[in-house]
Order: sequence, then C-alpha cells, then structure tokens
Amino acid sequence: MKVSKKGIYALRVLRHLAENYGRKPLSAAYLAGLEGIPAKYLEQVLSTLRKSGILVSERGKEGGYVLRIPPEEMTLGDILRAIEGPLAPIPCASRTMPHTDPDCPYPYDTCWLRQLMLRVRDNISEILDNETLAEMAADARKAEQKQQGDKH
Amino acid sequence: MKVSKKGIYALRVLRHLAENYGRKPLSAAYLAGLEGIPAKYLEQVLSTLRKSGILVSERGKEGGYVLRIPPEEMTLGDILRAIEGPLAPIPCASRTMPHTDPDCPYPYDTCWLRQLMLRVRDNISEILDNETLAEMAADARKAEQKQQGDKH
DNA sequence: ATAGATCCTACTAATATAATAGGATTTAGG
DNA sequence: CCTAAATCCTATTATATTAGTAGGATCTAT
Repeated sequence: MKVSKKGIYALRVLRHLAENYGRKPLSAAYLAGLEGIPAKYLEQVLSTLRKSGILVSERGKEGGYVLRIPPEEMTLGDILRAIEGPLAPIPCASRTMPHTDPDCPYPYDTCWLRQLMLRVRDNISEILDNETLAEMAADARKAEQKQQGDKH
Repeated sequence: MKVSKKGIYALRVLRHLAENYGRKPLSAAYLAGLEGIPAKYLEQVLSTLRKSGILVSERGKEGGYVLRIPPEEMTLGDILRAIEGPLAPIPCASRTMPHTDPDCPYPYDTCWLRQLMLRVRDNISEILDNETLAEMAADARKAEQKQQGDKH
C-alpha cells in the first residue's frame, strides 16, 4: 500500500507538463528546478514515462518532454502503473498484469485472498483510473491559488 | 500499493485462529505446518501481532496464540496495519498515523497530492476496515468447500 | 561548431524483505 | 523435580528495492 518517491515525482512533474500541453517541450533540468527534484534522477523518471508511452521526447537543443496524449485522456492509473507497476496489493490480484506466485499453495480461481485483494485493487482503481491528469492539474492550481490567498 | 508476504501470512494464519476462537491456543509450529509457512518466521509474525494487541499468547507447554477479541470485532484493517503500517499510499495521507515528510515542499493543509492520496486511502479503508476477520474466515471456508466439490 | 538537450549504463548507499539460527525462558504434565 | 513443548528475544544473512550519483555518448537548433 505504498507509492514511492519516484511515483510522487512523476505526478508533480506531469502536472506541469499537463499545463504546458500544446506548447514547446519542457526539459528535465527545467522541471527539476521547478519542483526541487534532483535533475539526474528526474531524467530517469522521465525516461521511464517515455518508454511506457506517457511522454514523447525531443532530443537536442530546445528539446524536452511533452505528453503523448491530451491530459484529459490520461489517467493517474496509467501514470502510476508506469512507475510502480500494477495497482493491486499482490501480483495475482492485478487485472492489467496478473502474475501467479509459483509458491502459492492456494488454487488461483477460487483463492479467497486473491478475491479480497481484487476488491481492494478495484477500490484503488476507482479513484486512480477515473481521475485524469487534467483534473489533477486543475486541483493543483486551485490549491496553489488558495495558498497565495492565505499569504496576506 | 503492495502487501508483503508477511501480511499475507498473517491473514492466512489468523483465519485459523478465527475458526478456533474460544478454544485452546494454537501454536506457531502447528499453524506453520497447516499453511506451509517457515515456522521460525511465522513466530516473528505472530509476535508482532501480539505486540500490537491482535493476539494474546500463552507460554510453555500447551501454549500458543488466541485472538484477543472475537473475530467479529476485528477488522482486516487492524491486522494489516499491525504488519504493514498505515493503509495510506504515502505517510502524510494516513489517518491513523499521519507523518509529514520534512523534505516535502508542499504545505500540509492544502497539499493536492496529499488530498488525492487521502481519497485513495479512504477507498482502501472502505474494504479493509469494514471486512471483519470472521467474514474473511467464512469466505475462506466457503472457497475451500467449493474446491472440495470440484474434486470429483 | 557548440550549447543544450536526451539517452544509456554503471555504481553506490540506505532501507526493507524474507528468512535462518541459536538459545533463554516459561509451563503443563508425568 | 524433570522434561517436552511452547513462547520470547536477538543477531545474522541474502536478496531486492529505493533513491540517488556519475560520466559520458548522442542528437539537434542556432
């Protein structure tokens, strides 16, 4: 039941890429500076996101990253799966990448633990597969404006 | 978004302790044999469950473990929290043991990531804090009987 | 030609997981 | 009283994961 720092970095940065959608690519160094994330580490995160089809990159000067599809069509589930793997608490309860543990003594089809974890998985998915990146970015912006307002 | 082997061992074994509730304690070695779990490792798991108030132990010959409260009053959330820590995907989104990351650049109260993860946490909790150990044990038994029925 | 980018791979340090191991302590029953 | 069967406690190990650091090869707009 854990999301790693890598996954959080991904969401924080993709938020900016969502706001920037349709414009020129943003570089890893720029995004790292914006969010205070180690630049070289972020490069690896962005590379992973590219390899899983979340981002498209442009190399060379003036290069960087852009979303492959509009933020309205991209879900947080897609993003977190790319970084963390399946949403399910245990591998055999994944719907996208089911994987049986060879050492498990229980029969796959009727396994009560698997069925329980499927329910948990579905409840996680209910949030993450229905929230779009666009919605998340809007929430982020709203929170920031509220923060600004509180300042004086 | 992961439950460790330890957590799964705990659920597998507590299922038997639920069925056994009201009777004589069951030993770690016996439970390990039942479920095919390394005995010495299971000892540690049971010890953790005792320290967090899920189980009560009796030492010496004829000793073992029993549930501290009836299985109808114990939730899977209680159990998994004892083994895995908070249900929340990130520490700051925990309701039972909230813990702020000192390096996090976002303001705690209005943090949009925290708010998102709280929603995920609540959806996980919806299953785990409402399912009792007694219900789980009943599901397990039903699954096993179905398995028996399929045999001929 | 070069500055500014991605891309790729290797390495490291710290932490978590899944055990294994050995014994000290407790207690029921003969 | 003795012993077998238990919990209890702590240390060690092996492996994997996480969170970076590091160094350069490659690409491309200007």
